[in-house]
Amino acid sequence: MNSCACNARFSAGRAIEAQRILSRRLSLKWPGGEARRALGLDASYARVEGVDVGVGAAVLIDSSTLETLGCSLHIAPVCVPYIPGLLAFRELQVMAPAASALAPHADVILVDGHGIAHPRGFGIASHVGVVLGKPSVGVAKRRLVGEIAVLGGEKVVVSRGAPVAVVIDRPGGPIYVSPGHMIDLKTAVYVVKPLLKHRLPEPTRLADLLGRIARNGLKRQATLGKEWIEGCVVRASGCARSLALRLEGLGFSVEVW
DNA sequence: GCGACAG
DNA sequence: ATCTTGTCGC
Repeated sequence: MNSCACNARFSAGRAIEAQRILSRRLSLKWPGGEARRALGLDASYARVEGVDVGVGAAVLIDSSTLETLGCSLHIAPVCVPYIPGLLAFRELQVMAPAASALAPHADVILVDGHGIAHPRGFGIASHVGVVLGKPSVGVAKRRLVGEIAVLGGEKVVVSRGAPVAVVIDRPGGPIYVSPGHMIDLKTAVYVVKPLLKHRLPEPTRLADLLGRIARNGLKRQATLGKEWIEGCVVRASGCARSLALRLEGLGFSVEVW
């Protein structure tokens, strides 16, 4: 049974068309300067009283010290299904609101999923980059398109005759790094490497952790109060200087600085 | 028609 | 992504 809180139903055809249109705004040119602050984005889900609830999480990290500078959560019902190639339409429902407040302070955005290593060259990382007007990088744990090849001693993913992602072997498994928006493959790898402490880069890893902790709280019917949110953030990254909470329709989001 | 298929 | 028991290893 597919319980959905929306009125309109999702159209894969229109979504694909939207990707084709949005992809015309794609740029693979790095604006220049250093990537001092990186924002990591991730989404997790839970079934609450029959409805799919999405938890979007964002964590802003200082690239040189790996210190957490800020966090944000957005929780809301999600009715868009997951379809390979159309991931962004599901995750962006909660990811974009969670990212909005912190994105202006980030030099680059890291997203859980692919960038141009996608059937239409427009994965979720590219989508996020174009929508937020920021440089973005996709960091995925599994391959979606293309074949593995070795170029100059470097393991890459080749799709449509071009290298679209670099494969970095990590303890626990490989990660696929691909340009999202306003960045090239080489720079994307250059930006991600200093952030690697565990299998996934810190921004994305902590966003995943933060979102998972919040989701577990939802499942326990926890009180969605200030202390609860603060607990999530403290447990995920150890940071909680100040906190702002605002209600948005059925869902809500919080920001911690 | 058959296999592949981010999270 | 999420569900889900026991099990292997530090």
